[in-house]
Amino acid sequence: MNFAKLLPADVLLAWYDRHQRALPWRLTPEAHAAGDRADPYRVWLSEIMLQQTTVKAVKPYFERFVTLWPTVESLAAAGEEPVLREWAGLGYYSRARNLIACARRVATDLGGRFPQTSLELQDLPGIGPYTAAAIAAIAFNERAAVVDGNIERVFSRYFAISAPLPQAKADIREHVLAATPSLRPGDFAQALMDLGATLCTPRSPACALCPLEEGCVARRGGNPTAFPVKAPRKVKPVRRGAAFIAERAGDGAVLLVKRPVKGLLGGMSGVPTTHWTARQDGETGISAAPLAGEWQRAGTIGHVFTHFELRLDVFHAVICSQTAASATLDGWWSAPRHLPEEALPSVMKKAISAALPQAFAPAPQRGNLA
DNA sequence: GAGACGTGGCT
DNA sequence: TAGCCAAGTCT
Repeated sequence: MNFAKLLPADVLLAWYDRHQRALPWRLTPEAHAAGDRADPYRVWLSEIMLQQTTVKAVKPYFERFVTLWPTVESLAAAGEEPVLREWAGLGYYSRARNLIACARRVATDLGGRFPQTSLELQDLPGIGPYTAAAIAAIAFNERAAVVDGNIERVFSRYFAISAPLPQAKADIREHVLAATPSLRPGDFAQALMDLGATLCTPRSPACALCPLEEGCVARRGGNPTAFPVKAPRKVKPVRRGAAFIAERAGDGAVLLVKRPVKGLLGGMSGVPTTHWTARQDGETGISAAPLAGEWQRAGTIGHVFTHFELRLDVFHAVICSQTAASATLDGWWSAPRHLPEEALPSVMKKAISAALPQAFAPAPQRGNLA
């Protein structure tokens, strides 16, 4: 493809040298100047965590992971459970399972070294076109076309691309490849992402501060927020279900089960629930309770997933230790002080909290509460 | 290609 | 507030 115009990498890189964000997975400018190279493990880990996830949400998780598992070998040697527990709350849990699979493949099959090309990286579990290009560019200096949501937005505005996403992806990718410099491809990608995150934002872009303002076609046209054009999104269906908080008499332990590896919240822990279906009737679902007991309604929680909205009726029962001990269970009883450490997705914590408000209450502060 | 797949923050 | 949105991947 032949482009009459390129997005100017030199201008963007000059801006990046002044305004880049300091991020835990990023080399400091001083370290970079001293000749340090980015650690492929940290680049990979951060890129997996950042898939569809905000920088703010990722930061504490990233810090915790690199503290617990500073190398790909240490992560590969970790059990699945501790990794899922640490991932709990970050969402998109298949990422955590792929993370483990990828670490083990790198540690065992590849001698602990990540492949250095985007082509090979993309063969690893959890690494798609974006992540492969990002790792190759940032860690291995490959002139790879890195295209994420930020970069799609920046380019669709800069060139006023009127075709809607995702159809425009191929066109955008060509523009990105053409503009990517051989010298600092990783910095170029990160500069675009910083620009998209801080100036060329979805809602109210700060065009007056943008280093690319001069050549930006959308800016010239006066309506940068008209780009990127996207297909209208579909309405979220509502599903309903019931969740059962079984509390063991005596110690207050809660019955947990491990969810099937495939599907929603796959491989994570949770309380027993009915299936989540589209049924709208007032049926309680108590008949699906995992144990005999005096089940009481503890409320209804709402939770919004990417593709549906859930309304979950929460039931609570105190189970006498006799029943708790004798019943056939495929789960386990988790004592109150262990509950916060379980691999519980947010929706499960929300359900448990509806019945047991103190379950995940923040640790009491020292000193007096006003 | 389109749908499944989480969560929390921001406007 | 109710959407909209975030450094996507897998099937």
